[in-house]
Amino acid sequence: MTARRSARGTLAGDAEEPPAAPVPEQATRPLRADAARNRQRILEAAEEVFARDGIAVPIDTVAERAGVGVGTLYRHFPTKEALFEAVVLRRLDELLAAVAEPADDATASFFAFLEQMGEQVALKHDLFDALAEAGVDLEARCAAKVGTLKEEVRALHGRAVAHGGVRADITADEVMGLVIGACSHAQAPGAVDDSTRRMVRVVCDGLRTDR
Amino acid sequence: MTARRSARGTLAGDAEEPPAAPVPEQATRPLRADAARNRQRILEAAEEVFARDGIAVPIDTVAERAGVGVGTLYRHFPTKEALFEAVVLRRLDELLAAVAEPADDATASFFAFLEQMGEQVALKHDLFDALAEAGVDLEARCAAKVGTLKEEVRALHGRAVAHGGVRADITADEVMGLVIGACSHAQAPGAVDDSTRRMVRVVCDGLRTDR
DNA sequence: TGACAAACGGAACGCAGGTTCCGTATAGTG
DNA sequence: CACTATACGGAACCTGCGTTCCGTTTGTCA
Repeated sequence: MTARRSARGTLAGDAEEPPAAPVPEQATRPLRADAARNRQRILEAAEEVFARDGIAVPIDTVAERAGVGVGTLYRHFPTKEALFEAVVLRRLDELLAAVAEPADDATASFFAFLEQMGEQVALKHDLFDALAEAGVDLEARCAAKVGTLKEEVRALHGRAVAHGGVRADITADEVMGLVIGACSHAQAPGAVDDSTRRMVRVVCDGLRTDR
Repeated sequence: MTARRSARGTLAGDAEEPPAAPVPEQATRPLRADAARNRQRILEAAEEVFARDGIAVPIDTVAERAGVGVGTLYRHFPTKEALFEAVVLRRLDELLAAVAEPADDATASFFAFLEQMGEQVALKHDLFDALAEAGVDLEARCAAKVGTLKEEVRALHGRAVAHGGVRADITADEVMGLVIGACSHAQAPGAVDDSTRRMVRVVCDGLRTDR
């Protein structure tokens, strides 16, 4: 069940890898073996469960899925939001990586990214929640990263407009809102359904100047 | 702010038989004057409050706004959902009326309706919730009316496609989903913001064959 | 292997929100 | 004006869920 996650190879089970730990912490002593294992399991379970049900899912579901008690979960993540953040930050990083992917021209880059974003948002309900700000106020670090993403989209959009392929009478925020909105009804598990894909395509077509 | 997607009616109690009391109001004895007045106040308050906050708003908020106690509210409406239904059914009727409004041709009718729908959905968060099925299972009568609406949109869309102004490679459900999705981020109180209107316009443009 | 800090699990707590209960108030009537 | 069915208000109750607490288990190290 934890399959699709490994596609990125980004973390797997080694030491701390988030670029720069949250706080400039002084000499974190290494986790005990069982603790490290559980932490990993919790993260994997959270990724699955949050993707399927969004942030609304009860924390117990994550704990159960991970095969640990809630107490253990809270030992590793001080709040539900902290766990959510841990999951979503990674998702946002993946999206940000997609921004940089090369394409034929500015317009193509723009639409390629939007499609990618649609896929991810449709597939990961937590990402939807984070971007739609449906959950309460997301943690500062999350908000910051969302801000970065918005900035990138703004740039991407700006370039595509300059290139002449995309209408200018709309903001980058609105573009994101449209794509996210089109994914509102997406089913989470498994692959992205055709319906959602079609809806994103309509949005993209609405953004084109040519066509 | 508002929970939107995660909105979840709390239906406590059991999962008993649907009494299916299709009791067509038979000679209900007239309400006492104060009761009638309160019922009216509750409905008005609910319309306001649900429009602003969607179904996620606590029932106490409605009661307070109406200037009655919760007990009174429950005397008039057996559950929160029942009250919600009472409000939304009226909204749905208004939308259905808009379907019939005359326009130049099938294509124009279609887009005029979508715009109208966008306005209403953006303005009334309860309508959004009902159409996005964010709250759990909406009452049967609500679901039925939503079904009728979908049917009408299907017809409208079919005619517009036949008329040649609208692309055919999308279903009426998806069209509705797109408009609703575009309104996801709308602020409730006051008038529809330009941003939302722009987003709906992009969706409509994406649906056009010409342009 | 024994000792102990670290980690575990899950019962218990607190709060929020829907729903019920019941003592009190009042409209309507004779 | 008295009487009663109707209606009222809001405290109390119940459930779901996030979080905390604490007695028990276990990894690690000497």
